[in-house]
Amino acid sequence: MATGTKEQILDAAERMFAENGIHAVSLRTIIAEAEVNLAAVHYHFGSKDALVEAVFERRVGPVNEARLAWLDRLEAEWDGAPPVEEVLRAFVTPAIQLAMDSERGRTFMKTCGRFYTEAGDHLQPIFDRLFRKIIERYVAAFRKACPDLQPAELLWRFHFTVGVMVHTLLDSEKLRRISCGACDPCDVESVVEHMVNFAAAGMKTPPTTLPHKGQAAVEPKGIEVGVSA
Amino acid sequence: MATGTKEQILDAAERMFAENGIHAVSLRTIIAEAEVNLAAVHYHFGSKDALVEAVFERRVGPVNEARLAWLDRLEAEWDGAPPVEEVLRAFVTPAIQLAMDSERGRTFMKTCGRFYTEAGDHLQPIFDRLFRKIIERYVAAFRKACPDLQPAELLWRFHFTVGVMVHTLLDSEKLRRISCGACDPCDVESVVEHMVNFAAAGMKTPPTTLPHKGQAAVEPKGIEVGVSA
DNA sequence: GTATGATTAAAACGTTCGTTTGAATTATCC
DNA sequence: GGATAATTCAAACGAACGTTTTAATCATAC
Repeated sequence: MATGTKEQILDAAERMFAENGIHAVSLRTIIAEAEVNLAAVHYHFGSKDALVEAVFERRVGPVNEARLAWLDRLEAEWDGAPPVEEVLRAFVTPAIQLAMDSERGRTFMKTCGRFYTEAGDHLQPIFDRLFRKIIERYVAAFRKACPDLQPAELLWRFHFTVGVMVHTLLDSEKLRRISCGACDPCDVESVVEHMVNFAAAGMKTPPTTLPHKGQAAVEPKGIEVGVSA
Repeated sequence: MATGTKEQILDAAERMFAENGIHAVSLRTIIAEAEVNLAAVHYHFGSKDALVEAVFERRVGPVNEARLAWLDRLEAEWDGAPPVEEVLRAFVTPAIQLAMDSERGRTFMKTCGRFYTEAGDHLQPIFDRLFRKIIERYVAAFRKACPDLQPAELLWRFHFTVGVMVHTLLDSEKLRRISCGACDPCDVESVVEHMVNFAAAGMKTPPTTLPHKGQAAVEPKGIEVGVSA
């Protein structure tokens, strides 16, 4: 590995970001890990922000392309409406695979989680640009797979599914510790199947009923807008 | 609001942490927001790390106490083995309630998510100390509610449930944007019921079957080729 | 009113940050 | 082999960081 300076910097940054978060890692820490000169960062990337963006885009691009290609295959195979389990598998597997495949992928996925939570100001547009198509395509696929679900509830469940995945990518080492090794977050197939099983059940469960308790139950603020369609 | 300097600092820090992350916020930003003197931070808290810890503990304590008290009530009511929906409701409601109740609670929950993801080095012990009892009690309750589930699979599903909750607490504004307002993350009861419904279905779904244990159902390199499953 | 302790204010501490500079080094092509 | 570009290097830049210090202010009891 580490054929060129640029890749050395990317690798080191990815590693350090995963361990300590983005804002907590300085360029000097990175160049020490990469064993390159400080100015090389600005020579190759221009700024720290640009480096952060480059670290992110290097890996998330292929993952999302794999997701889209997989969904294409599914829709061809299932005549445009694959079942929810298949859609879920297509959605989570590329990320989990990259996350667990190698040490490098594992550390990157933690970095990816950092982006997702630390991205406040300038990272948000990048994030949106890279994920908009994924969201559009997969929400549409879930809609076809769960036609009886109202749009708002489907979005909630998609949101929950993303939460399951992000949390698994970001923090499964904690699970290994809690389970004393019984749960192996590096067993890709096992993780995927557990996730798909869990999320598919959540996706397919009957619509949520809001109990009208004594308190103000359902305030229809905003719900009407998107649901009527 | 803002009766004393100490509370002003805590409030401002909570607000800024939620918006920008912990490491990204400087004390000078906080004291500017709080409209107090820089030295007041060290006078009242001793250091930035101590301030971070104080911000965290001020709110997470009551939430976890409410969780435990709720679970106590449930176990008394259901003869020691409340159903999974009730356990889930007890687990998520205090946090969601705090998160959505007020603007202050909402920002804090984002801060809480920051802690959860940014906590790398010195915050981890604090986090463990505050959450160990919660984990023990609730895992035990879930075990009783889902007696047919193998321990490892139950922990996976608990892990997924935490993911659903954390992601909802941390990032539901994104859902509101995606849904064009159809999903209102501030409607506590609605959020809770959607979450409980989703997670309960995942908890109660039949055990996960691993299709071909030992041989790869998902081809190792198969991001491009992984259709054969 | 004055003394005492608690709190706030302003200024500076040394350190580290991201960035820039200009020379030294290495690779590339004629 | 020398000219030219690409890359690396050591050093320094100004700014911002967390922290400390010292004096000023405030409240309260005598």
